Amino acid sequence: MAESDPRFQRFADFLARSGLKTTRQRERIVHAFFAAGRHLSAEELYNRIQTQDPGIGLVTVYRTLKLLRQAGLATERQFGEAYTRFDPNPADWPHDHLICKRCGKIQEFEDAGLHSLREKIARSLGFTVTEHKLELYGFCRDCARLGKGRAARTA
Amino acid sequence: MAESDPRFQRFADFLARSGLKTTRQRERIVHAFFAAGRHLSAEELYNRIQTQDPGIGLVTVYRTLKLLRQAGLATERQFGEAYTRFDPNPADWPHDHLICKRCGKIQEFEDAGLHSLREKIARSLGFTVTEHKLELYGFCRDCARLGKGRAARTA
DNA sequence: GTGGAAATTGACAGTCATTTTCAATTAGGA
DNA sequence: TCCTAATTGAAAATGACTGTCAATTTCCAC
Ligand SMILES: [Mn+2]
Ligand SMILES: [Mn+2]
Ligand SMILES: [Zn+2]
Ligand SMILES: [Zn+2]
Repeated sequence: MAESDPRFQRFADFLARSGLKTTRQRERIVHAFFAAGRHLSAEELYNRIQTQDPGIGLVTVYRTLKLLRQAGLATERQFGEAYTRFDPNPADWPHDHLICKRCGKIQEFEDAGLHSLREKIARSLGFTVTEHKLELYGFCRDCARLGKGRAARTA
Repeated sequence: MAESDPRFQRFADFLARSGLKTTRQRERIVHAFFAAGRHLSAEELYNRIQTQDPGIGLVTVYRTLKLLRQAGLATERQFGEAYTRFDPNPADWPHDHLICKRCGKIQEFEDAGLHSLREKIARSLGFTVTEHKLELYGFCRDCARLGKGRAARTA
C-alpha cells in the first residue's frame, strides 16, 4: 500500500492515455480503495472517504470505480448480495473466492490444476473460455467450529 | 415436458404440505416454466404467458417462482445480467454453466472430478463448503467460428 | 352443495442500488 | 493567464423486485 504501489502509476497512465484528468476526488478515492485492500462495495468505500473528505459524492465513487475497472485495476464481483463489490486485484490475476456465510470473510485462492481442468472440460464441450467465475460458499475454520453447520446471517 | 413430468406432482405436494392452494395462475406459470426448459428471467416467463393468458400479472409470476424455489424445483441464477434467471432443474442436481457471450447460449455440465477437486482445495484452506457457483464465459463452437474471438453484445 | 375463513391475485406504490441529467466548477494545454 | 473540454454533485430517473390492500377465489367443514 506504500505510495510506491505501481497501481497508482498505472491509473495515472490510464487517465493520460484516455485524455482524462487527474482530480483531487479521483486521487482520494483510488487511494482509499487500494488502502482498504478488501472487496468493498461502492457505498462502503464512500463511507470510508466521508470520514476524511465529506465533499466527495457517492456518484463520483461509482464513476471512479468504473474507471478503475476500465484500467484493469478493479473487477466487479457479485457475492450473492444486493450490491456489487469491487476487487482491488489487477484484472490479469485470475483467482477464485471462498465466502464464509457467517462472518463474511472472503478468502482468495488460485489453483493451476483447477484452472486447467476447467479449460479441458470447456474445450471438450466446444467452448472457448475467456472469463470464469467460481465462488464457494460455506464456513471458515473459525465459524465452522462455532456454528457447527448452522447457517447464520451475514455478520 | 409431458404431463407425466413428476415435477408437477412435486409442486402439488409442496402446495398441499404447506397449506397453499392450487390456482389457475400457478398451474399456467409452472407449466410454461417447465415447458420452456431454459434459464428464463421472470419477465421472459411473464411474456410467454401473456401471449396466451393476458390476465396473469408479473407479480404472480415472481411469487410462483419463489414457491418453485422453496419446493426445490427452481434455482435462482445470476449470469452477470441486471436480472435474475431461474433454473428449471431440481435443486439437488448440482451443475455448472458455460455461457456464450455472443449468442447467449447456456450449456450445463457436471463433472465429478471438478467437484472433488474444489472440495479438496476448500478443505485445505479450512473451509466447509455448502454451496458453489461456477460459470465459464466465452464462445460456443458456432460463435467462436464466426466471431473469431470478438466479444459481441448478447444476442 | 353451501358458507365462509383463509389464501390468492393484480394494480399500484415503495425500495434500493446504480445511472443519467445538467448547471456550476475545475484541470491543464495553448 | 485563457479557454474549452472534462469533471463534479445534487437531484431525478431507472429498473428489478417487494410490500400493501381491496377484491376475488379456493376448498374444507358443515
Ligand atoms: Mn478477489
Ligand atoms: Mn442450469
Ligand atoms: Zn467465518
Ligand atoms: Zn454462441
